[in-house]
Amino acid sequence: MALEHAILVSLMEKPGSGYELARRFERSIGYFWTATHQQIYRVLGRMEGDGLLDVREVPQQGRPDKKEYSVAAPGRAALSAWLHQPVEPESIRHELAVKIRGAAFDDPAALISEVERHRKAHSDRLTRYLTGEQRDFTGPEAPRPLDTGRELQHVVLRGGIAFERMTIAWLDDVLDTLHRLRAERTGTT
Amino acid sequence: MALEHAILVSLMEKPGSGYELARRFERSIGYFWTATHQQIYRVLGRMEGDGLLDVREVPQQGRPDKKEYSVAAPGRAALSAWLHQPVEPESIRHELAVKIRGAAFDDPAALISEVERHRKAHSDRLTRYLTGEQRDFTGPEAPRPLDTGRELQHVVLRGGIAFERMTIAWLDDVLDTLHRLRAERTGTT
DNA sequence: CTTGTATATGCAACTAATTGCATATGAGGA
DNA sequence: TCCTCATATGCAATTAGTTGCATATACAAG
Repeated sequence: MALEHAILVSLMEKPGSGYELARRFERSIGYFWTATHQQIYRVLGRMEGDGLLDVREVPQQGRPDKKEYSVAAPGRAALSAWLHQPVEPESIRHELAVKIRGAAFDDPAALISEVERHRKAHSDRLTRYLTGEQRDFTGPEAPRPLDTGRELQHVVLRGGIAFERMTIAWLDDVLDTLHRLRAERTGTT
Repeated sequence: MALEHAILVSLMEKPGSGYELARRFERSIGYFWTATHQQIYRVLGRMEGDGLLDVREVPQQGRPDKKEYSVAAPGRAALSAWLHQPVEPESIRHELAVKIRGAAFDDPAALISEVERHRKAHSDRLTRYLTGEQRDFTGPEAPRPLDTGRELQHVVLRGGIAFERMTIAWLDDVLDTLHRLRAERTGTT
């Protein structure tokens, strides 16, 4: 299961609670893997039971106590084993693309606002990524030589940025196409 | 469930058997949605039971008979309803990206061959897409005006092409980064 | 006449993920 | 006092998806 490995990587970078992990899955880890808090708590429980993780109860002031998880030795071994074994190049699943092809059997122009909504969501995400890159990887915060972890985090973030830029450009192509089809249709009826 | 909708779209474009659908999910529909034949047969059975699809036994020569599915009126209604309701902009799940960040806790250079393997898979897929585009959307095969279905299929294919090109460029960035980190490391130890 | 390949369909068991609740602490504001 | 928000954790039910296996037709190659 890939969620296990994503959790191992995140906890190797920094120990944290289920709640904190859930927030990371909305931010940096979320560039390439998503999970809800329910799923995270369940998997954390199983991983702890399997001895992959250590837990520590951490009392807090002004907020409920938390359980801080960190990677135990067997967890590090499991991560290493996974890193050395190949994974299949994955195909994407993109529901909006299914809709676009399906629009041929309905009113394609009705899809315009939906595509615009998606474009805005991706544009917002791009802005967030670029802000994060500016903050964490430029100027005095730029990774020093040999800071492998930071360099690898940066190249993954660049992947997220490239993905969002590509998606925005494609959605513009989709919008042009939908507008053109609408013009052709109204021009001939 | 999105697989249901992908099946509806595919069968609206052209009726077919479970086997044929499975092959389409390795090809054109596979640009944006994947499914195994087991899953497809199960969902086809359920959809038929729900009255969304019609079946027809088709005897064949030289090969086993097949069941040809086509979209029934309630299926067209279900597709239309789905098209008119918003879907959430999705986040990607990219296992290789998890590995790249995880490589910080192992030997990053060991990942080079894995990344190269992925690069080749994406490069092969790009070639297939471009060949298909050449075959189906240029010259005498170019969609005539008002051929909405073909135009929308093409814009989705362009999305697949853009995705593969972006991914290849990013994997080159990853490879550069891994080579640079290896050089830094050997240069200082 | 056996083996392999392509076509064709499916069940069973399991794992992963989503959806809908449910609960509790403590701060700040109406 | 009550309401909301952010923090914090979780169960139960359901749906979706994967993996392993099983079966059958028919042609072609050896």
